[in-house]
Amino acid sequence: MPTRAPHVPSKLAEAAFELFAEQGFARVSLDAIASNAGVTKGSVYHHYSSKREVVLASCRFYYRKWQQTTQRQIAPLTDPMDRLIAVLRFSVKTCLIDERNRMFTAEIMALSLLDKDVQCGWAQFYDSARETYVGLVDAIKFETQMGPVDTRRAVDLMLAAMEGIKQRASFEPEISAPEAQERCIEDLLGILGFSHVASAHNPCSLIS
Amino acid sequence: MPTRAPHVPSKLAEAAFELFAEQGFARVSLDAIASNAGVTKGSVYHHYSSKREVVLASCRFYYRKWQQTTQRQIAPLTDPMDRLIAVLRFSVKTCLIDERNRMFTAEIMALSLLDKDVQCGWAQFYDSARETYVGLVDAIKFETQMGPVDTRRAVDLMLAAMEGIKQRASFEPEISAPEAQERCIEDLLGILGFSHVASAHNPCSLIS
DNA sequence: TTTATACAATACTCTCCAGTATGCCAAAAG
DNA sequence: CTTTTGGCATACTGGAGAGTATTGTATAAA
Repeated sequence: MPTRAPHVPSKLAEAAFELFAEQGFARVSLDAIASNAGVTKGSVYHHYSSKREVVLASCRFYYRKWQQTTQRQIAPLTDPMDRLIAVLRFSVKTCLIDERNRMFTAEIMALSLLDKDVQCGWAQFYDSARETYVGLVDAIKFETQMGPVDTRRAVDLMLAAMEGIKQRASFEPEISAPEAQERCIEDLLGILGFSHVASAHNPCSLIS
Repeated sequence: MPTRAPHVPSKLAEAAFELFAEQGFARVSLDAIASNAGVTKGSVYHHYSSKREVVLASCRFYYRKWQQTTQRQIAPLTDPMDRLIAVLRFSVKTCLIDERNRMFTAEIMALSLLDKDVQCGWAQFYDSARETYVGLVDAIKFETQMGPVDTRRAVDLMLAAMEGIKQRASFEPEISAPEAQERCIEDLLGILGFSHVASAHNPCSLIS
């Protein structure tokens, strides 16, 4: 059983992700992916049976990378609120700055309406992300006795807003400015029921 | 100047929208669009110079339709809060139920990262939608002296959450249930600073 | 009636790309 | 050392679809 090159499949998945995140699924050929991974199409079909399988592999690569990076943000921190804010800050920054990330998720959203496996993969990913946030918020609630009544519902709404903010960043680049990033974090904390830790200026606060 | 058929271009735009909203831009051929409009590809190229132009026309068709339908929701109502809730209810319902709407907007999002004209068109559409909501919220503020401090910011956040909810509906169909729709409306009203008009159970309310 | 023109259909080209068939080579098994 | 086998490259096929060239036809103007 000869094994020369180290893990061609994962190299292909990464190369595919990079290209997909720049041009979308339809515009990238398997030749381009193979070339970007330093191989040819022949070996792509040794590891994956179709382009669709390559797409699914690139999704799994993206999900794994996201989870790893997120865990790395949390790891060094112990205070629950610090941990939540660190993850939020990192997520918002990614949403607003990283155009490749926006492209890739937008493509997944479009494709998931036609492909049940893509849809299922994203659903699992979303689920794990939600549980991460629920854990962070519940930790704060336990410590401070403050927070949203229904944690899961608040997290869902916050994540929805974050996805929407990501979309807006695509066509209103001005919201990628650093101040705008902090405002986003305030807004998201507000949705989670932590408007007190953010600035006093908050769209949720009433006039009178 | 012979003018036989009534408005072939707009018929093409609508036919294109219908197919794009089912299969996405890339999977629909001009032959299919022409056939769906009752003509052939030859006349498509009489009215549009390329497939890209057809895509842009289908976007304009979608934007116009949305604005017309939204105005029709507001027209018969006079009370500001009723008007806001009517638009919200209609928008949420569309987001959660209408899979074609989700598909089309998802495709626009993906394409707008590669095509500046598509991006610009969506930006204008978003802008007009935002101004509609700002007008509705400001009317309520004027009448009741209650509402968000920064209307525009609150509306932006609310619209972001709505886009995110639309996305979630794609892979979590259970949130399309009628009760879930009402919860969504509550949540969005909460973001706009009108949590008092919604139910007392609200993820924004604090425990203590 | 004739001519010009806008509009539409048919038939074609040309390119791109997913998928396949085959051959080569290196390492492990015997 | 030979044979087998897994990993990868080269070369090819077939189909789909964007765009074009040509022809036909109905209407408006002259």
